[in-house]
Amino acid sequence: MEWENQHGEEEYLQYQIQNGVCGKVMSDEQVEELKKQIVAYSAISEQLAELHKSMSAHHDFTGIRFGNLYCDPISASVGHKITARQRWTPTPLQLQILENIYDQGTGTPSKQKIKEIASELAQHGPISETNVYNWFQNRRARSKRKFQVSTGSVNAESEPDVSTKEKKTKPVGLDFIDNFSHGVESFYFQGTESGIDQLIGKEESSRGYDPYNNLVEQFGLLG
Amino acid sequence: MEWENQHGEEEYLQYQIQNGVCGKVMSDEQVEELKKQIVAYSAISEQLAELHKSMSAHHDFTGIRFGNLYCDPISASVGHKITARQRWTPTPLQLQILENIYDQGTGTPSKQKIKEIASELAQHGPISETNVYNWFQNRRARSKRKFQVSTGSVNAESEPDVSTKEKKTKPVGLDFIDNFSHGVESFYFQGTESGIDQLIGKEESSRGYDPYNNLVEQFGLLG
DNA sequence: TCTCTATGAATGAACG
DNA sequence: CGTTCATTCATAGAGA
Repeated sequence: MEWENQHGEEEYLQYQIQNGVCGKVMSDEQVEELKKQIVAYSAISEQLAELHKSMSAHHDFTGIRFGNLYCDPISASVGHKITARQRWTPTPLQLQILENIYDQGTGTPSKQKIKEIASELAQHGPISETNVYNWFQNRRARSKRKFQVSTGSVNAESEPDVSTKEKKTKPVGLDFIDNFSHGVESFYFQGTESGIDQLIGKEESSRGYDPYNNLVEQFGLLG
Repeated sequence: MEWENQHGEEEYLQYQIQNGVCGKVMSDEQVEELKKQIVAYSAISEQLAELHKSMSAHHDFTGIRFGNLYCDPISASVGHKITARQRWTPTPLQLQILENIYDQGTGTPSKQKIKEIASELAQHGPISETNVYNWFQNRRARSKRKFQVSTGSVNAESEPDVSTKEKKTKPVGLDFIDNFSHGVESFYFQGTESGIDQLIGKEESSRGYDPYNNLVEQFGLLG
């Protein structure tokens, strides 16, 4: 559904300042649309989770999966990535785990911690301790740089200055979400990735409590 | 998926009337949560899609019951991807200014400088500090590259600029990688950034998209 | 439309 | 640690 196309980005969300409070405004229509999409997503994810579950029951599919993705990247991944890769690239799962750990607020992972993390992530793909270390360094650094918006988001035009998000979101983003992510607060989209494992309740290390599980549960995905 | 139920729609979104406009206002907090939820699904679906793909590769599993559970929902909804991501494009004037500044030789514009530049350029069109920052980064990098190429070896393909690469490619490898790549080339799965379309082998989407940056796109997948 | 190219942006790694 | 570099991904725009 050409959601944005129909409504037009600019109409979709607007900043609304009132009594010093800034929020996003959505029309009923828009809200409705949003809800529909979320529900759709939820439903699908649920089904997929089901699928995964039943599969895992038969095999340890994860192994195959990664074996496939890893050893046979040509068929499994983007397809033009046959060439040697120079730098580490976290798999979604790895990323998710990293983010979870990061969000747990346990500052800088100690050397020991990094070792642990690395070995755990190794189950989901190639990785080294250095990679983990760097990741945390970068994550923190870039997370910090999120504040530099000097009330500059005044520019009118059709392109609202969405402010400087450190990562993922593009400043001139046109899409709904970009606008959603209010100028000041940048949101890291990767930071909130949830994984199949969580959904399915698979064994996972960085579990216990984490904000994302909550979200997932809110969706009722896990049932 | 009982998003509304869990939170209560009215609690989540509230009507706000102002200047005769009626809409629903979300607090930053709410928005943040919404985003997380969306992202969660996005990521989940992506991963599941990967799963599915590799599964398909090993048709051992294709027989189970996901022909219904899995394939249907995705393939059915995949067709609705919304492509909306847009990126900043400097206006001729902005470009001109940027080039001038760049030519003044002042290496890296400090953060302060960037702010100034940004606000100046903002007079000529939408722009953010990040845009400025990126521009300089790219400008420098590409300028350098060009220089290298023009002065480099005649043929650059067989073993392109070892000098440059040598130091860049160091720590990727690890036991894991070495085991797999046999030390030859550490080529490994990199497609983690792919979106569902790519993972599943969707090919009809008009253009590429930004799977991990554009929530809406992924979100829209299921719309 | 499809392809190709220039370039904005993301990010792992390195540097001071 | 904060910055900067190098490399890659994705896209807007030009050309066929």
